[in-house]
Amino acid sequence: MVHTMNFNSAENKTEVSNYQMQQLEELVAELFQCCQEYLQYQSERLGLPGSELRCLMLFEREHYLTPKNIAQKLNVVKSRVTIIVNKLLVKKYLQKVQDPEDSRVVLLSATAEGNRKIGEIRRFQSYFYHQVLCQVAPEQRNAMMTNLNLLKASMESLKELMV
Amino acid sequence: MVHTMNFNSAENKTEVSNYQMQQLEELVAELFQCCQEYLQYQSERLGLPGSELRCLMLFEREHYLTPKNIAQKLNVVKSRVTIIVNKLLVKKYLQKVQDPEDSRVVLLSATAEGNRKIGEIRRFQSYFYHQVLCQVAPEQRNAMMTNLNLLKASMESLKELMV
DNA sequence: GAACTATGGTTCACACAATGAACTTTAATC
DNA sequence: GATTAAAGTTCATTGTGTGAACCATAGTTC
Repeated sequence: MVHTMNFNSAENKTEVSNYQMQQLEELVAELFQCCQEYLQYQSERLGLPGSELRCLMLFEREHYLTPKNIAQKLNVVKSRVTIIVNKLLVKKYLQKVQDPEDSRVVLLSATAEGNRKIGEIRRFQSYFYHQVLCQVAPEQRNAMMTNLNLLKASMESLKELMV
Repeated sequence: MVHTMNFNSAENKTEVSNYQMQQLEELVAELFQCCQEYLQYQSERLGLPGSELRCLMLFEREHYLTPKNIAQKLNVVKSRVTIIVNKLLVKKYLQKVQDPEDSRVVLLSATAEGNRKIGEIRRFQSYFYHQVLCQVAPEQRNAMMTNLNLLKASMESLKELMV
């Protein structure tokens, strides 16, 4: 029996210290803020809005994608994908190909310009995460990743409560 | 001499493993996604858009705030604050008071309804972070926080490169 | 094979987040 | 008293996202 988040009852008073809770809340908020600022900087530097950038980067791995595929991977509705893809078509980073199998579907692929841009974005992102790791002592890196994973798993397990 | 992020040159090939870099990139992206989903759930459950929620919560600590104060704390421009505050005024969570010292400034404070809402939000957030900590073994919690802090510090130190 | 149903995409209207320039009112300064 | 500075508001614009209505085309059923 799955019960949704019932935050109003004050049950479940286990041995979690209030201090730690507040600490965690602050830390996550600050980390989130860092990510946001990084993403904004990335968009400015690369001259591409976040959604278009994310969409284009899907073509780093896959050669052909349909709007439906993209919607699933980006976790947005189809109509949003139409908009994003149209912008990328105008910018000549993507091109349309008709699917010979089914004339309803639109196949999309990166142009040469698009692939050049993908490379540019890849280098930007790699550089950033490289720099992040450089700030951390080599012997601490593994521990950091492990603990990050722990938090991720913990937060993801709560998704079931968020109905 | 501060130099901006120069991600196109492939210098600085220190001993950072590509595997770790990719791992970190993925982890941060997933963690960021978790936060976003949590925030969206929070807004839906509490029936208040994110910006209004964040704005209202500033009054948990402070009794009076001016639009200028709020803009600084929320890290947005003044005109954005006007919009957010107007919505909160209509919803009767905030009220305007004229500053007797300087008739240009608008003092804002939470109404009784506003304070009730603040309490509701507080309970929601505390419950969430409580649950997160509950997923982690007590003896691992401190290590997790320490490493989270490490990542945060590392990312924040890169803000200087982001000009 | 005509009629219905399902699927892939697009269009449109809307809500929310955020910026920047122009403007109003009031305070401070010279 | 005239100029400058500060606090807020208004307006136009960009970007992110949803959901409903709609248009094709592909499958399915009688």
